[in-house]
Amino acid sequence: MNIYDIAKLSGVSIATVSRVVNGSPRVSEKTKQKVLAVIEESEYTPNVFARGLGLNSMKTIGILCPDISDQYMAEAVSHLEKRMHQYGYDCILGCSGSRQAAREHHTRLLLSKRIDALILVGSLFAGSGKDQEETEYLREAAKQVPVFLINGYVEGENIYCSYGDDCQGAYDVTKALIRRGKKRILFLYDSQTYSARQKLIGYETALADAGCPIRGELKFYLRPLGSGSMEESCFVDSVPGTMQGKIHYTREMLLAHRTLEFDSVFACNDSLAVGALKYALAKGLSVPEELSVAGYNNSMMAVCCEPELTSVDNQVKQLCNDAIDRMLEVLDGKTDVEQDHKVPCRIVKRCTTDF
Amino acid sequence: MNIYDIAKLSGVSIATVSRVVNGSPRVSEKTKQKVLAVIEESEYTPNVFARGLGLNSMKTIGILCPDISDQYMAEAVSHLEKRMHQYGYDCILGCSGSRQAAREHHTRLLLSKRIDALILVGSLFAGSGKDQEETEYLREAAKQVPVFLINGYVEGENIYCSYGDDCQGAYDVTKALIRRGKKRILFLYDSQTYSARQKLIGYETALADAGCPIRGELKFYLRPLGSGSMEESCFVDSVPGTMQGKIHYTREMLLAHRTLEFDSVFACNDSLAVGALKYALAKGLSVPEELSVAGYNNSMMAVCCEPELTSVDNQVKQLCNDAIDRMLEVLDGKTDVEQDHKVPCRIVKRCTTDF
DNA sequence: ACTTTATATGTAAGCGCTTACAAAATGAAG
DNA sequence: CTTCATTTTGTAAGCGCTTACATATAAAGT
Repeated sequence: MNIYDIAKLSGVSIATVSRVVNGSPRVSEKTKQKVLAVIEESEYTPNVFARGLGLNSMKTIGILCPDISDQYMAEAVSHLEKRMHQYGYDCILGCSGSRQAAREHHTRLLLSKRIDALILVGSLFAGSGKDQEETEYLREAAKQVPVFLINGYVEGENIYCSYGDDCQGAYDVTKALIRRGKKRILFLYDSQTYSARQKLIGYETALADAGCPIRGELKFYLRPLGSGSMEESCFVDSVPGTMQGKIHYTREMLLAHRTLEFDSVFACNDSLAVGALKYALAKGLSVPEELSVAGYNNSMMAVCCEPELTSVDNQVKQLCNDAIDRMLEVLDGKTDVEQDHKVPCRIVKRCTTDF
Repeated sequence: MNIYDIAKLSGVSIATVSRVVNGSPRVSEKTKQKVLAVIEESEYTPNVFARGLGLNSMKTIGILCPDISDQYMAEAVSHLEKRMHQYGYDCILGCSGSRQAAREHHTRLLLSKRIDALILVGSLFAGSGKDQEETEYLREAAKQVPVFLINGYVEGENIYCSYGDDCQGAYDVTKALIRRGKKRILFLYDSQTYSARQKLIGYETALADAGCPIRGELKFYLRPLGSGSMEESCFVDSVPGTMQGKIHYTREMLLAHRTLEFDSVFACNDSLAVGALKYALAKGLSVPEELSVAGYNNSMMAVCCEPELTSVDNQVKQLCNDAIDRMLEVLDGKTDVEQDHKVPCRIVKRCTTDF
């Protein structure tokens, strides 16, 4: 069933059918009803390709994220998909892993499908001098379609960012810990993303503001497990895989550093925090009395563990909503849309801290 | 930049360019290199629409799942996407929620984009007499593209299923519990899916085989929270939302039924199991001695909680791989592809059981 | 050198749709 | 009953690509 069949059946030209389908006002009510009836009856659906050829839009957006099996990103993608669907858009998903090359490749592929916009989820960009080249391809992509970052930050024409104020989140937690008399707060991190750097800044600022010394040995870096080889992990079958690994690895590393002293932990994500909790259990430390722990992202892990984890909520849903609102404006041809949007994070107090 | 430009720049016809792009063998090595060089230099990407018009394929598959923020499905989708990407396919994601109407709508939309195949993740189909109509639309969809179910089961032309043997998984766990002297095993479930029914069968068979009585009061149903209104949950902001709810709700319900006696729990998913763990904690029951608990899906929750949860691994990755292998065969035009594939589940022993 | 056969390239006809433009129908005004 | 303005419909030219078929070129056999 194509437009010609419909035209023939309803005794009009294909142009008229096309007008009806696209809701053009230049059709008489009578013919419109006639054509509509035929369409209904014959279950005709316009061919996207042909349509796309003409309009060059497919009402589809691309979503790119390093790993959809990560809770945080799943939450974001889930939300994005639902909302966009309400506006009649479909989403093509690309999980690029953390490798830059893979990400570029994915981006190119998505663009080749003529998506109307591109959303990147997750704090993609590592620190260090490589920032430059890592973001360059994004600017390139932004020449073709508007690009939206959820919890990432890149400046550029046609690039729009929504991100949680992780600096403030980390600041608040650190300050609260200090106020409860904690002297040695361990900063636990496993990546060098923009977001992680912001957290470090918040942490250090809080210490400085309180007149506490900033100790290098308390910045504890945990090499991300299996990172970079994420693409090959397809055939590995230990299911909670990386997550399980992260938690246990964190515990082991903390146990291994016997001389390191700390009375509290600020972890850049909940897996690390749960790892710290497991460490406390192994050492027989009471939580939160002997060791306070705070995580980040307020993921479901926070309510699974025991005691339940205090965590910072970075408000993904709001970030997504912001991005979408602005995307609709941009796709609508509106100019001077705000490019930069920061939303405050808030602490969700549970049982691993005494504030 | 279109195919004409490339043709002009490399001094050949568009047909030759097309052949190069599509890897046809009927091009001499020399011209191929020449064209490839031009393509590389000019960053040409074929227009999907035009291509689709000719081939009527977009090298894209549709993935439909009730909720991507659910760990199990996220794992599946993540894996599917990675693998399909290796074969040059992109994935359009649809999260339909659990409402039948929404699912149908999504399916229709995906089909209108001329996907090459449709994958449904998750045990979609509820029990009861509604099965019939609920699966009918799938058979309808299967007339247009091959349909693959991951952990779901529907018979029909052009429908291919891969599912874990949840009956056997439940049987094994139940048997192991019985063997450790457990007399009253609580069967905890929160949905009526095909998979849940299989688990119940496994549970009852194990009891029967061991000569234990099957007690109706030990089949404990927990109304799924917020189900059906999943679409509206977009604007709700309590982040671990449903998950947090599930866990606490389970604990509360168990606490509320003070007269119900049981010495062990078999939960149909890990959230319920963690809820049972929280219940044990609230009651001061030692785990696994006074209360043994086993979950299902071996999700990351299993390693977050304390003590760590024994859970059944339903082998999602393998299910996905099976589905994909068969999909590639089907798309390749192969006939008599196996439609039905069941893979055994295995117990991952941790600390909440003493077997 | 002259067929015969295999290989490489080009030509042109769609694929199903949109839309500018032309043509026809309708209606109002003279 | 014209005439002109207005509304409705049709015609046809693409959109960028694939591919059957025709043609040209090269390789091999005699």
